[in-house]
Amino acid sequence: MLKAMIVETEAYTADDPACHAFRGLTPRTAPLFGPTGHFYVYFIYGNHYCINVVSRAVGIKAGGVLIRAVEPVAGIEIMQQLRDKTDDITNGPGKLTQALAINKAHNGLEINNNDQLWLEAGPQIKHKIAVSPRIGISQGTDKLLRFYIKGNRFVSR
DNA sequence: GGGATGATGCTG
DNA sequence: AGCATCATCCCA
Repeated sequence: MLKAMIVETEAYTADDPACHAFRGLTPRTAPLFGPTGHFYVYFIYGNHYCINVVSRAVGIKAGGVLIRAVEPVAGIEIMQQLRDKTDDITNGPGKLTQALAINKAHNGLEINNNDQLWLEAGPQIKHKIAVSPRIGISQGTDKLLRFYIKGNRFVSR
């Protein structure tokens, strides 16, 4: 059983040019337009999977939250095997999906209605949540929509 | 059918 | 700083 705590996220909304849903509904982005509380997993750069939680405010037609980094909690050795290294195994969106064996098979699943991948409430966060521009995008770079636990060493660099 | 691009990560 | 690598999308 692999278990990890989310320590870094980014928000993407339908009116945001950096969001996959910005250019409208396509087969790939369909989950972003669907009901909230589902996973949106996509393949990028010919190598990596990234995972989002479909999540948006009332009245917003599509959007999600990208999970950018997690802190390993249980099954760390398995994660290291999946990553084929011991350090820096979950501090990035493509790294954490590899460490947690997340792939296209999880796309569209409900976040709490299957035995493959789900979310649980975490511990009370005692650290401050820091805010910054998002990483790796070419548009919408001015928006402060990246959130991470300040001081947590598993946050991406 | 072809070309451009990408919410990245590894190597040098 | 460069590049691997391919699914997806837009245009022709």
